[in-house]
Amino acid sequence: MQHTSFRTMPCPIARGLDRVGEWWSILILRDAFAGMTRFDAFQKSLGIAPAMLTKRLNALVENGLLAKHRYSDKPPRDEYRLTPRGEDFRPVLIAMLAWGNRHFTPEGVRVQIVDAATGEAADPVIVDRNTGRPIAAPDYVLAPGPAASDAMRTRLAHPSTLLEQRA
Amino acid sequence: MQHTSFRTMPCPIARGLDRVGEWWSILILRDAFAGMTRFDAFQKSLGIAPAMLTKRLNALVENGLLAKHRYSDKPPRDEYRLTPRGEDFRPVLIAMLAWGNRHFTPEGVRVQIVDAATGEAADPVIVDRNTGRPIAAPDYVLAPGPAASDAMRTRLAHPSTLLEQRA
DNA sequence: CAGTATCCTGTCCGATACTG
DNA sequence: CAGTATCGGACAGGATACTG
Repeated sequence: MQHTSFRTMPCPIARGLDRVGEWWSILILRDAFAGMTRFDAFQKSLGIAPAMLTKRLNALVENGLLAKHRYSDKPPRDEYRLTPRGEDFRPVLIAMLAWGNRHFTPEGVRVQIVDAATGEAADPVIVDRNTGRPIAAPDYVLAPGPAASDAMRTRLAHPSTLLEQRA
Repeated sequence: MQHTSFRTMPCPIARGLDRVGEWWSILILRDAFAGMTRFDAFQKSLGIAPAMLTKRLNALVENGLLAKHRYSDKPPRDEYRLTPRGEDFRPVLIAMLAWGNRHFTPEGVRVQIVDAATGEAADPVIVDRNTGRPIAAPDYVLAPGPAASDAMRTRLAHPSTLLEQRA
């Protein structure tokens, strides 16, 4: 196998990664958020080989991030639209964009998020909806959830002695 | 080439992806955030082949997300610690975790972020630091930044007609 | 416009064995 | 404990050509 499947791992990050971990997937989603729906538009935008685009698009559909919508019957034509699950991926993209802008744009910011009303550049921060406080160490920590296994509990309790991730 | 290099693309998401896009990189960072620093701990936690771990670790070091710190001279021993740039990746991880928990944990939440003070589960949202409002469509949109090329400007102005991503 | 069909290469990754 | 050394397989991805 090329890489071990992350689908069955207990970690939600690993499970998510399993759906969008290929190089192109996230870039396709980015374009989808920018309003693209057509095969041709994706293909030209990304400079990706058509066969590979078909594969990635189908994977995204199978994983429930995109859905095909027929917009013409003769000839049969489908477009790819974000599903609610795909839409819900937006925060990840925003966080990635902000991180990329902070660290990898020496020539200055080329793409940013702006307040649609004012045109002002947004400064994305991740906060706890309950308290409004930024989720940063050491105020917030990882902890076992309701469905955590015992192994996961002890692992999160003693991160430095982690031994069996797969347990 | 296996995949086109994203390093020189104008998009900050692509540039970031170029640094953390391999399957294992993000999982290594996750463990680093959980407090891991040692080769052996990563290796056992991830079940990754040692040679591959070396590669991924070195790549993260080269890209400035991790730094080696010598903690023993005889024998020479290094540990891997998050740099500021690596620390700054945390919001992306949190967003991924939240998304994964919302969509791929049918058995219930196993890992979550909690308020360290109260133990209460956090509900991560991405907001604009300036206004405090959640960054969601259609309130916030992508827009060209100060250093945007003309091509990028027209592209963001007419997303549906995107033609030359690489311009 | 929206793909399918082929062929090919690079490398990600696993498995295993070995070292200071 | 922290890696290095090899081997081999699977597949992501590129390039190109072709179709309704």
